[in-house]
Amino acid sequence: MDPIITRFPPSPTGYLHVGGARTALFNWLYARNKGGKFILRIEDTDLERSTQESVDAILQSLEWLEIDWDEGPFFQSKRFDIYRDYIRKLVENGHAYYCTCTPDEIEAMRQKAMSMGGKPKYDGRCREKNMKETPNAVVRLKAPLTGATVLPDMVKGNIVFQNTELDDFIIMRSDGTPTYNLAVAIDDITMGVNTILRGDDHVNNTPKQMLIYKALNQELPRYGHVPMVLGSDRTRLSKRHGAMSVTEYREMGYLPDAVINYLVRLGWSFGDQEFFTRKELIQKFNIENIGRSAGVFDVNKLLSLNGDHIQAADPGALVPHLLPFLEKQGVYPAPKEDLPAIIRTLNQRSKTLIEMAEGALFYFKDEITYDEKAVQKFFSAEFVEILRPLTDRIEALGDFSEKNLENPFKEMMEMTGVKFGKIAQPVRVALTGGTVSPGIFEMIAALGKEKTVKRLRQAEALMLKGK
RNA sequence: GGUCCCUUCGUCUAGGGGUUAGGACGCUGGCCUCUCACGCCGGUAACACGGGUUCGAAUCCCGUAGGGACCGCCA
Repeated sequence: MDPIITRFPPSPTGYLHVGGARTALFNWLYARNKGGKFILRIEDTDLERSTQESVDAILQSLEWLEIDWDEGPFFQSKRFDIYRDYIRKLVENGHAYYCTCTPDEIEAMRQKAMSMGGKPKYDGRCREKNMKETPNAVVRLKAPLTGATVLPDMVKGNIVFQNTELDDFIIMRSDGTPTYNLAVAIDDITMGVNTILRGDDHVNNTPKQMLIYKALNQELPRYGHVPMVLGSDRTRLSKRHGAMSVTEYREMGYLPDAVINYLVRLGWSFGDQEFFTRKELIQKFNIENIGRSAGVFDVNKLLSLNGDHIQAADPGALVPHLLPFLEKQGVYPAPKEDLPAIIRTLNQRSKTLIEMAEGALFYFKDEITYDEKAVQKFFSAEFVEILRPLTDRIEALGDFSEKNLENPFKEMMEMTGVKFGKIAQPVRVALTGGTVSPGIFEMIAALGKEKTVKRLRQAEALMLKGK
């Protein structure tokens, strides 16, 4: 078989939402899995609603998700000449015709048909008039009046449409621009696209596009219509269901790998496996395992998966992802800071990068802010008897490794008979200002001797002062 | 309303004639423990309904109900 060529054709009328991202992902994964090509095409034939900002937003989102394209982005608005050629061809070979009916007349037609219990269709009154091109005329495709169009769908199986359900739909508007169905078909034909994975909201459009292929005597692409992503109330995903745009998930501290893992797994499965690396996704993705029913977007599961990806990621690789969130908190780590070491203390306890950044703040702050209650509870003058010698021992340590840091604590426990917990908690408050943090030893190792000793001494002073 | 699609725990799903109907998220009991987490062990909870076919149906067929998508000179 010829190399697989897929595409993603967003229309730039807004940001990239998660449903669109999933469609892009399916096409991209399939192309990558098959060693084929993935094309990006911007469907901006609606000059009114298309904006450059949307184009930029969509491109940025795809780049963030690390979905790369082999060709494009192509813009339909720059291809009007091509469409016009094909439209002319269709008129010449008798598969399309000019129609001068006005929108008002069409509307009246629909009303009448509806009131008589029929379908709101164009009645074909210009169909056999053989009109020449005139200003303000539209072009309609001459759809077959009988028979059926069968869509052999890779996901849903054969879907049969009676041709009597179809009408002579418009392929060129009165202003000379092509309509969606025409532009899509012509683009896919001229770009060699042979595999189309898209939302099943397009199912009813497909016979129209197939008719265009047929009128042009072109080989059909293979279609696969994937079920929709729904909101928690099982209706089409929309703003009231919460965050929809890919960008929002980036800002909320999600990892692109987690987002693609979640999105693909919503509607596709590979046995019981839930966690997939990007590489695995490419290796394992197939069309057979795409589900048939619509899925509800569940942020909770995404969140859980994000935690899994944070945990599984190499700490060094996480640094560039984390940095923006630290900066948002006003922290600009010095080059000498060992970020991977710090991340290692936090990746087991962070579901998002925001959480991780918040959890990391204490490492960088020059002035630690103490939690009032924690100080009340754990800082006492008596504790200085333990804290001072402990600090001395920590300061004297040559090997500041996690393992070696256990020794000063052990010694203090042996000397005083005080349980570990009673020592660790005040130290934790002294070092972080609060009662929640990574494990004592890993935290101290990541903090470094200088900051550790400084903070312990400062706490000591506070304890002596009577808080 | 018409056309098309869909229906396994609350959610995502595995399974597809004989299973104690499996996993994950959530919720929950416990263990681990220096806090919070992680981790581990356990629990909760599903084949929409009705008819067939069959020795046997969640699985195949037909209905019903429910849900969704689309019916533009939007994409």
